[in-house]
Amino acid sequence: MTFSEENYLKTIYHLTAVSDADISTNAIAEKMETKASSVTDMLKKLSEKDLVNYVKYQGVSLTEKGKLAAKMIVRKHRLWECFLVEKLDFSWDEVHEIAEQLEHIKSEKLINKLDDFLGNPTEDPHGDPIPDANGRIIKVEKQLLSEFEKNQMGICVGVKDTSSDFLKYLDKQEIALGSQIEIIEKESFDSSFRIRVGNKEITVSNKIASNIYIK
Amino acid sequence: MTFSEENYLKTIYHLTAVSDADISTNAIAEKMETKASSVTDMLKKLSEKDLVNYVKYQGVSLTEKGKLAAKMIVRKHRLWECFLVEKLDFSWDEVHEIAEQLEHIKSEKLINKLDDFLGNPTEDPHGDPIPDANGRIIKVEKQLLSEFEKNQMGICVGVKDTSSDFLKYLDKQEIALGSQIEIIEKESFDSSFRIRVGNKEITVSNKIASNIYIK
DNA sequence: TATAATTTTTAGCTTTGTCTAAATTTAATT
DNA sequence: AATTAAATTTAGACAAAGCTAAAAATTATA
Ligand SMILES: [Mn+2]
Ligand SMILES: [Mn+2]
Ligand SMILES: [Mn+2]
Ligand SMILES: [Mn+2]
Repeated sequence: MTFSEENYLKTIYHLTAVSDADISTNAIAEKMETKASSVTDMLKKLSEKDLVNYVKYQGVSLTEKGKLAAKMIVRKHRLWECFLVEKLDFSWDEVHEIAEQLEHIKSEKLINKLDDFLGNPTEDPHGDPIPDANGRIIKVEKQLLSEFEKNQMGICVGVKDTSSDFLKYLDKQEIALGSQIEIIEKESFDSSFRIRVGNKEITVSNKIASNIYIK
Repeated sequence: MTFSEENYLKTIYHLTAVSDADISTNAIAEKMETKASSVTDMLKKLSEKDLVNYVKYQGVSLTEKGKLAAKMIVRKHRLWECFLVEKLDFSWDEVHEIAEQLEHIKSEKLINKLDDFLGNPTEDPHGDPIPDANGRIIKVEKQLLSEFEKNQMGICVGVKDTSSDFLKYLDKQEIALGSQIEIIEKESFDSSFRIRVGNKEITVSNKIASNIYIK
């Protein structure tokens, strides 16, 4: 499997996680910052290899084979992110780009040894679950901070937006995985939140609150 | 720089280490298991980018820029090999193939952090020197076992042939980096050697002896 | 339901890196 | 020096993955 094929599978996998229905050509093109015509070409190829169910004009979904392949790429991506943060001391906003490269390294033995070396983590530095060697995922139920009400409390267990900009913002506000967050006030006018993180009180917009997972 | 360009530079670098003179198109083709015509095409491109000095029909050499680029790839290759052996417990005959992939990961920060994580090793699992971040190499003088005479002694510090087959043979004979080797007898008829490794006496052919470095 | 807008696919072109076969240059031998 | 052999380059083709522009299908709207 080429890097490109792997990237398409991964994108379809991620899009499936949110929408459930068949994925459109345009949705893939947008996410991958490529053109719809390029996507069509690739979908034909992936379909030929039985990695996706593709019907002209009707969108695409992963076959079981394609789904497992996608999970293995996600597994590698997230394990490498753990390695970078826990062993090499990278911060969580620096690792995604490098993991985008490392996820394409081909060696089952390598990834399984890496998994052991890291102590078989179940989540990556952004709180996303790591599929095991068989593709199994332990799902942790988590809610967005934006869905919380006044006086509720929880622990930050993940982020929805994993962009470097957003993660750096969280660093600045001293919000990290494990941080305890308490909703002090919810402003009805703009749905912003007044929250306590540790011993500090800060105000975050609804957009921010919609990208932090709490449990 | 593409993977392919990097592989060509690396190959020219390695061929230069043994021959000194300009490298021929065919020599590159043979080492890379590709065709001479493909090599010619690539040499033109690398020349265009000032990575090699190339004169039609006259062979090729690395420019300073090309040499540094090649060294950085070798640095990555050998550091990853260290990682695989020392941290992930791979044996020295398994790591080359995986390092061939990992050497193309692009991130200076990553490789320098990896270097630190490993304790800034100066040699890889096969006894080959690791260039530092500036491309500097600490050369250790070493001789081939085949050049030794009766009653001489030394420590195994490297191997010339790093093929999996040869390394497995050495494992079987319990010869590893650091092993003390003593020449008991040199057979003049076939230039084979009777040697002592640890407390065992074994006979090795001249071909074997010509691939083990001693100091 | 007919028309317009949007989405998707097709057709044709480009770049990268490879190949084979033919032409050219260099090296080796009479 | 002329001829043969070997090495190297050129010419032309191909597959992968991308693009633009045009055609076709689907969906939305009047
Ligand atoms: Mn990531
Ligand atoms: Mn992540
Ligand atoms: Mn190697
Ligand atoms: Mn090595």
